[in-house]
Amino acid sequence: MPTRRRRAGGTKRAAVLDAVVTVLAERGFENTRFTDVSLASGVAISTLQNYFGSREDMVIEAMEVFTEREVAALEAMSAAEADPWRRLVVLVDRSLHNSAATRRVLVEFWRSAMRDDDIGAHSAGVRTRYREPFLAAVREGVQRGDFTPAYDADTVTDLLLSTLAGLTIFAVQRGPAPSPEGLRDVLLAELRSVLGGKG
Amino acid sequence: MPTRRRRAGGTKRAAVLDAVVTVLAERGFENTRFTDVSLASGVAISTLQNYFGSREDMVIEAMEVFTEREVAALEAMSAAEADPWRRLVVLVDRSLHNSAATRRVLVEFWRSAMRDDDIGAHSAGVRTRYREPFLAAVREGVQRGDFTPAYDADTVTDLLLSTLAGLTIFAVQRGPAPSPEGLRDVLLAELRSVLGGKG
Amino acid sequence: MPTRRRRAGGTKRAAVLDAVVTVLAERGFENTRFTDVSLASGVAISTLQNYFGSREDMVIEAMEVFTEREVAALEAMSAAEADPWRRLVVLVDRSLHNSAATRRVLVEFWRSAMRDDDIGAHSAGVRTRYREPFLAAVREGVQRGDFTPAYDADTVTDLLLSTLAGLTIFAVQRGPAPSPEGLRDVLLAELRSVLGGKG
Amino acid sequence: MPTRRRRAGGTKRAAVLDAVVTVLAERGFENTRFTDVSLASGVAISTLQNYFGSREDMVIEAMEVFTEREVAALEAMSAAEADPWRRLVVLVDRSLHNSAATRRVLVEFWRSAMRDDDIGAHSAGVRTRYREPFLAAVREGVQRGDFTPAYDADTVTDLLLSTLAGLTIFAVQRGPAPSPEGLRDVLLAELRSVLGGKG
DNA sequence: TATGAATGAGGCTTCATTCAT
DNA sequence: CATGAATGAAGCCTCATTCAT
Repeated sequence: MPTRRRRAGGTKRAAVLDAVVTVLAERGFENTRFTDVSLASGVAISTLQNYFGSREDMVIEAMEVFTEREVAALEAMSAAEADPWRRLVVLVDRSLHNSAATRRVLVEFWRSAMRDDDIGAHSAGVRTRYREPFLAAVREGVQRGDFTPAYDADTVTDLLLSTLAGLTIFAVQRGPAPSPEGLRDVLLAELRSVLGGKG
Repeated sequence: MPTRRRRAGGTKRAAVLDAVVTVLAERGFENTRFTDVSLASGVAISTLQNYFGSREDMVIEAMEVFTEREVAALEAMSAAEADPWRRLVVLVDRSLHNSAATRRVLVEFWRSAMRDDDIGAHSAGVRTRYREPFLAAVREGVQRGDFTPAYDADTVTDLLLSTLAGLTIFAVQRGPAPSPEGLRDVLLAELRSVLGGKG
Repeated sequence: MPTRRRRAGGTKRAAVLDAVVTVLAERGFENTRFTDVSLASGVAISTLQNYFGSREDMVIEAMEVFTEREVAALEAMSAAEADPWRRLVVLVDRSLHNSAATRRVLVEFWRSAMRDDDIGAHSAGVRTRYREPFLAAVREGVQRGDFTPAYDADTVTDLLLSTLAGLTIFAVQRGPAPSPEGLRDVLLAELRSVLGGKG
Repeated sequence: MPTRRRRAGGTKRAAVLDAVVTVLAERGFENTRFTDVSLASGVAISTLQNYFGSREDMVIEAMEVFTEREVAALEAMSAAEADPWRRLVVLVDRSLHNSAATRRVLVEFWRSAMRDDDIGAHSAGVRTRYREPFLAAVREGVQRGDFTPAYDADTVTDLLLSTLAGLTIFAVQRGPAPSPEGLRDVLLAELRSVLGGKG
């Protein structure tokens, strides 16, 4: 019995994974059924099983692909801006303007990583790499003398990422809740203040 | 058609709800089965159905009871400290030192409120009341002249709560992640700096 | 274990049985639950069980009481009219003008008598007694010389009762169906013709 | 939400529907369980669910198929006899000689059509089409001059069908009851008399 | 007698999964 | 590779029922 068959399926595989992500955003981890993905992708259920082996593996792989893509996008974005502070602003803005679907998938991801071993393991790596561009920007700014934070770069980065995660959580709530975009100014001001240096 | 039967059952009801919360923390919303709660509480499955009507209603009610209790505790705690700044510190510390189970339930709660209509509606009220003690402390400090924030009280409060929520998210992740307690100092320092005033 | 406890319950028993009949007309044999009768009668479920022992016994007793009442009414009506032909007309008219609820219960009764042993046994007696007034009228008319049927009284009576039963069946159908009242004239004319004699 | 999935399943579907009818005749609408049909047909319960969606839909479809078949047989039989009167006799005889199982299903059908919306709607159509061959024979006989009834063709037909339905009801009762076959002569004589004309 | 609490039995239903084509 | 047919596992849920008061 193949533990996880990852390489079945041809070109449609990527498209199917997108469909899984869509369903995942809508219905959540446990409620993403083969039927839903079959409907969303136009691919027969048995074919999905050929691709992914089991339902869980399918959803998990979709989460992994999704988060990998997010990380890659962040890295690309990071590489495009030389100035540390402006780079941080760009990275923060990307997070603040995530689509509703993206936010929902992120919440699913955090919540599933708390329970599932596989996702949890993958999540640790993703977290590290997601954190990296932020951390690098802070460090670079310090090195350059742009920032003179009272706390070390790791701490500052963690605090920033926590706030961004919390804003994501609130953004998906129903009813009145602080919008990430609405808190942009104060968030950046505070960040700048924590980083110290010329502002 | 029984919409939602909330008041069936006798003295064991409260104890059962605690058991539900325990299972919920362990297994999550969708995986909290009647069997689990029956085992955890020593009450027959049919009794659970008699109490709550359906599995979902059972879990939802447990979430509601849990969050109500959290809010009530926060309010009590808030009433016990007169000084606005020290009150904020106490409130923040409470959040930072939540038990693992509490954090897991909170994550479940945020995630379920994003999907379920009933939980979502309840969640809106809870959010407002949970926010209230923080907001009141900020406002009171401003009124007293202790705080002179550059941003209005709502904004500052939302930012603080976002960070706390994000820290909760990270605290339940597997693998290396920033610990809420570890970020206490920088968080408080930053909060103090945003609030301005004598520090 | 008491096979069937028939004599529990006080004055409310009769009222409860009426409620059972009402529910029976609405929901049918298998779907007449304790809950329904409890709601319809304002009596607790456990009380119903005290009265009747089991659900089935409750419904069966209600059917028996109902059919007994029907037979008794028929007999009373029969006794009130001396002339055989006019008596037949009265009896036929009673059947043709049954209420919708009565018709539904009758259909339930016929259908249940086809399946359930107890109801079946009771039904045989009811059928005989229900038939009696019709049969007696026919026989009396023959004796008097009012009727000169080509077929014996039993046969004529059975044919008449079959037609009345069939009309009842159609009367409870949804959509277009012959109404018993609408067929009164032809039915009586035909009956008269079968009976022969002065008309 | 799958409203009613009618066309799932392969070649065994028709055979399964026959099994459902058999169980239905034995146990009745509400007591026709998946288990029974599974046993009677040799098909797994989940397969039944795959075919029909739900228990009720399964039984309803079986009823529909059964009644359609009855109607079709009647129509075929009607087409095979040119003479109106002989055609009526053939049609009546068919009804009078129905098998016990057929009669039981018919009673179930009439009774269910009284309660269930879907069956009720279907039943209306069936009733019309079942009536059609009888009605046509009467009309044709009138046109030809074979019949000279004092009542219009619809009325006469309805009366005849009522009697046949009533006989079916009585035929399935336990204990002494008029047998349809035993009433054949008087029924036909009466019918002939109502139709008038050369006899 | 009348009732509410608690429970067991039995059926339906959803889903993932296996298998043959 | 892709699919549809058939199936097994596992949970929910409705009910009648038992028991203590």
